[in-house]
Amino acid sequence: MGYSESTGGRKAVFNPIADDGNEYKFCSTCAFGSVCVGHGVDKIGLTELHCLVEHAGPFRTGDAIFRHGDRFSAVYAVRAGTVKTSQVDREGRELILGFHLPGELIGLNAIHTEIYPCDAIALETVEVCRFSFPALATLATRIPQIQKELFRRLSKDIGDASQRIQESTADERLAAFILNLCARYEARGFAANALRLSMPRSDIANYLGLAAETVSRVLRRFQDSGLLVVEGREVSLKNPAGLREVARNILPD
Amino acid sequence: MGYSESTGGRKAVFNPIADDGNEYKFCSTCAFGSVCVGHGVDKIGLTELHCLVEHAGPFRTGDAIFRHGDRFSAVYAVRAGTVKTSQVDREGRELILGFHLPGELIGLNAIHTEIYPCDAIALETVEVCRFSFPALATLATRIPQIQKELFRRLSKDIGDASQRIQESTADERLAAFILNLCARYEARGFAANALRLSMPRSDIANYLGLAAETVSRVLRRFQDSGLLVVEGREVSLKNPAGLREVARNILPD
DNA sequence: TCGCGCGCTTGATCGGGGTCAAGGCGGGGC
DNA sequence: GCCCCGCCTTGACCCCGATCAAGCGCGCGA
Repeated sequence: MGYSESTGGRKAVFNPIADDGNEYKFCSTCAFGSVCVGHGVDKIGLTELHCLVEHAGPFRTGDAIFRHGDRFSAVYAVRAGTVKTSQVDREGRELILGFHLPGELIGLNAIHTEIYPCDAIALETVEVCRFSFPALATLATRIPQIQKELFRRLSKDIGDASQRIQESTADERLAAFILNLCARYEARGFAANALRLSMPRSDIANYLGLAAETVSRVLRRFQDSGLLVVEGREVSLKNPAGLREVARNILPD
Repeated sequence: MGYSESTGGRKAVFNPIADDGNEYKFCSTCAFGSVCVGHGVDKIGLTELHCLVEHAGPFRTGDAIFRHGDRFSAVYAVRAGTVKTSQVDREGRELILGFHLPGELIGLNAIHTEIYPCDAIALETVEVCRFSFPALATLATRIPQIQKELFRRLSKDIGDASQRIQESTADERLAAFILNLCARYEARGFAANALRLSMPRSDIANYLGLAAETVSRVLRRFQDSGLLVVEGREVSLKNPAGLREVARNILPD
């Protein structure tokens, strides 16, 4: 069980994951990992959910999946590739809000204003599932698990967003960033302790509130102290525990 | 119409607010401002919503409404006073996540883990409404407006959280913080251009990622340049446009 | 093949704001 | 009244990381 799929040049293996006793599985059709469990499709209305889905793509590097100011009409699940979401302030500077890996949902926070609050840009070749939102919301009122999953994802995003504020030093921020990316890849069946930084250094810097030069320097320092090895955009962790120690300023437990 | 109520020493006047053509009103029973509209109670099930509510308090300064690690069982709406939410990292340092004014909802982000991820502490005498959460979620599946309002509030929190990251200089952060607080007070019927900082400088500093000394210095600089007047914890804006100019690094429109 | 440009790295300098330290101010308890 | 303690302010110093600048390597189009 578990099948593999090519994802932006990497091999992704989506295995069933057991963590709380249930048999979870990444659903390649709807990308609703923890809703689309092995409980049987009809029980939680996945047939209906799957009917809502349109597959879209591929988007090429730099293409927009949606743009700030577009009327909110759908949420998207990333199926392959990496997407960044960003805003442009009135001086024209870009502010990156997040990077989104396969299996993650984007656009959900637009419910707030009915307008997408940011751009979603492909960082490499990207495929997505599109969920028409009014239909998804209606489905959520009928299927509590889907409502709960939407709540859960929204509240998780809050945690992620507020977590970013606290890392103070450049080392802490970058260590936390790498560990976070790594954990998200791993949760989706990618090899542990190795990851691809699909975004340029300048995007990482922007996201972390640092200068690109600092990102470069810190990565070099991490490599010199044996924490990891950098080869262009590929990173392999040599001492994850040490890295975790550097990033220790993170959330309790 | 519009009634007044004493709120931690200030007079709050809750007037009906008309902004999108509907007659909105702050509902003093359920605190669900934009759900509890003048559309008539039965239409959106507010009788049921009101049945879920327990009033609680008063909490005294320093009291906890809930604590990190408590099992998630309810969300709370602040009715009077100011609440801060914070986490404690493993080195024992406090990290403040937000300040919550009357009419705002806290605890909703606990859905994510079923455990409150933070402490909620009264900064002055505080009263709250308590909504048993399983019941509220069930109600949300039956009443789409309530589901939508919960989505809306969650996604708004994301916006607020990610907004905090971007202000870079101390001046920008503090200006944005003051304008934000002021707008939230004003939206609830308090006098415009005046606000009370119910939290100590050290809490503001913590929240903004600054030192308390810096908060002090920047406030003084703002006062010296005629932007506002500080008297202890009371602040009155003298030049809101100028302050907005200082904080211009905020979201597009 | 060469040249160009972009992304990345490394070095040198500078400034915003943290930290340490020393008062002021005000309120509550006795 | 007094003192005490917590909050706030102001000053002096210094460090982290931004900025400026230069050079490197690689991919791509002509």
